[in-house]
Amino acid sequence: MINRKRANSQDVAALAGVSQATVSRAFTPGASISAKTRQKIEAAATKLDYQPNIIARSLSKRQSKLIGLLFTNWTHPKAADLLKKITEALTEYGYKIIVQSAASSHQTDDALRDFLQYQVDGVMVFSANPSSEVTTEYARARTPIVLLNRTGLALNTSSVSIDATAIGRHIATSLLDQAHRRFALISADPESQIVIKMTKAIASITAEHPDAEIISQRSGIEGYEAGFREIRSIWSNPDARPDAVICSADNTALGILAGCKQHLNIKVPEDLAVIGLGDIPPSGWKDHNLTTVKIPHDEMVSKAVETLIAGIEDSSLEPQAFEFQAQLILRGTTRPVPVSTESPL
Amino acid sequence: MINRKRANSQDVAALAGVSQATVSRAFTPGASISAKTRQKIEAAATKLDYQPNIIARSLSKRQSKLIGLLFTNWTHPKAADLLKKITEALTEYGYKIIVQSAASSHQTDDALRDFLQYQVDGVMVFSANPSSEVTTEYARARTPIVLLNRTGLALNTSSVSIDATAIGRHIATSLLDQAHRRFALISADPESQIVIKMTKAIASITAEHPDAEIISQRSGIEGYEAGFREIRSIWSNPDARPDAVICSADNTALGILAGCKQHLNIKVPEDLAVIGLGDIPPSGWKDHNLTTVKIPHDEMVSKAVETLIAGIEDSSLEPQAFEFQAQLILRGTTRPVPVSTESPL
DNA sequence: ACATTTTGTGCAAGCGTATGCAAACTAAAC
DNA sequence: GTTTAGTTTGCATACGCTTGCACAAAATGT
Repeated sequence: MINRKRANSQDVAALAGVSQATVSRAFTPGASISAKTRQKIEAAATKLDYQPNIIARSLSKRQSKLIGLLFTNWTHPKAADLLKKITEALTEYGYKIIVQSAASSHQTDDALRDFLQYQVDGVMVFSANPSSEVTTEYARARTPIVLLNRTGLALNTSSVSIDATAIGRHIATSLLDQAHRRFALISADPESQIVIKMTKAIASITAEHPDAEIISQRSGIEGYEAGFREIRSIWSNPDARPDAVICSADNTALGILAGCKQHLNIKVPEDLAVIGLGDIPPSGWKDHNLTTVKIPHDEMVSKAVETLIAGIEDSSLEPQAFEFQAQLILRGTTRPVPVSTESPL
Repeated sequence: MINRKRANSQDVAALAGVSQATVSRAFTPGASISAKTRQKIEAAATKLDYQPNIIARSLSKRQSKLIGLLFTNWTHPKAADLLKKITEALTEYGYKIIVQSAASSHQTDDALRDFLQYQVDGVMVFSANPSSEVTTEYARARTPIVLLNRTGLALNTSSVSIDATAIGRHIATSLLDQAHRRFALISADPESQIVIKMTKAIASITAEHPDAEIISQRSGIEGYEAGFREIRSIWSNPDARPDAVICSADNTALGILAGCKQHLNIKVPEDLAVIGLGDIPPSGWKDHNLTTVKIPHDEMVSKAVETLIAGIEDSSLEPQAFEFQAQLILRGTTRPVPVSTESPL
């Protein structure tokens, strides 16, 4: 018990009466070793509380079995779920995850370089865009990067996101079907490719429709409280009131809903439709019943992980961009769909 | 660009015309090196895109600058916040975090052993109790463990949690002050020390009070939906209806609230008081306005991190247990406090 | 019994860095 | 110009493991 130093393979070898190399083989899955000596070694190992030093193994094998996970958007309602899913999926494949948090894009790059120092076998980035300098460094090091929740812009990186154009068109046509015409768009980050694409898609639909239009567009609105405040400001100009608000997040939409009820006396969905994005649990709760968009996060994570692993195992693989279909969930905050046997799309 | 192999300190040394050792010193903060050669080396390093290999450094220095973070309770409403805070705080101290997820206690132990293989300098565990075998292994390896959100039971581990007894007493007396007498207790995990302690504290208060009692106690209830369903069952027996429900989580309390409104027509707080735990954002939203308990997560994380770092830097330090005071936030789901100039405590 | 193939094991050279020690150099003191 | 003290640098070894190669042992065939 006063035994300070951790036992290493030499100690085990000495105790088991074999060479150090043999001990190593005993702990290497498909290595050539007889059952008898393996047993001897295992006995010695448990007696000494020996566990292979993975740091040393990594150095020797030139692969760390470490994946860097860079997380920026911690306020994302599914942040914890995503992390869990990512962690568990990668663990399945025998990798460990080393996480970092980054706020600015500058930090993003630094964090990614840190990962490289730790000899990660691959990196997954959630909701951020690395600079092209860093991605080329990664390409040179033959270390794959997968971007989750970003569309495929960056060089040398794979990406997994939703098909923002499709869902944008879908939302717009659905609203038009329900006789909404004047759309307000509320988003958190105006730079987000997903927001940009959705906006474009919605605009392209309204352009085709004579009396429909996007009457206002606001960004930097994030969270319940912000939504609660914002709807007041939106409603303050009687000449430019929308009859539908499309939010880039459910939280915000729920805040808007509360604002409508609380101090504006706006009837939803009669006077105003509200659409969120993300389908967080409270949106489904009876007292909110928010129409929103369900994002197939689980499938996206699985795909991102698969892509990353594939890239690690075959370094000649070209980066790929994947887009998943999101699903519009019609609930109580948009006018009921006209009854019909066919769905519009 | 076709340059495959990552440059190492030898390559840099060759290019800069110095020895490998000198390159190493150039990248070691307070090492003895002249400004001139440092510059030469830095030039060579940037030319070769050299970054020190931290895996090799770890092996050589016998410390990995890695902290293991074991996460179990991903559904905790603050899970993402906690992770972020932990990650950032440890990064401040120059450590990187390697995360694992564990469901069962068996997995907990395995994960902790994995951490040991990765030569982590310390481990933080959120909402789980490692077995004493593992904690003694850690003690032997002189690797500190800090338990977050658990009270100090386990051997050889520090812990940081809330003072469950105090907040339990506080809730009970507050309810009594507001003329509530028949308490129902709802919890997710009946094994949780925090739940157990709170229950005991509440019981000790009701015991002192002639007409107060805990009339029911249910566990395994987790989340909004579960609360929504559970209140129905609680209310079904007219002889044993509580006039206050104390929940181990805000989510559940909000579900109960919705259940009261929706299909039971129970008036809150007149007929029934509802108290949550955790003070998640929706609890503060106007349409819920839940009385709950605010837990000082930020302070707790800071303390946990400090304790861990301290334990790493001074391995002779004895494990310590810390308890933080939680704060009862009286909102609309408990009867208004009788007006008085003094607060009861 | 011997030749031949098939394991099983040991030897030794890495993997990329840190660091104690001694040598070499520089600057200061006489 | 010599001695002395102080800085820099290089040499060599260590960290704990993997793995190609060669050799020994066992298994198979004749």
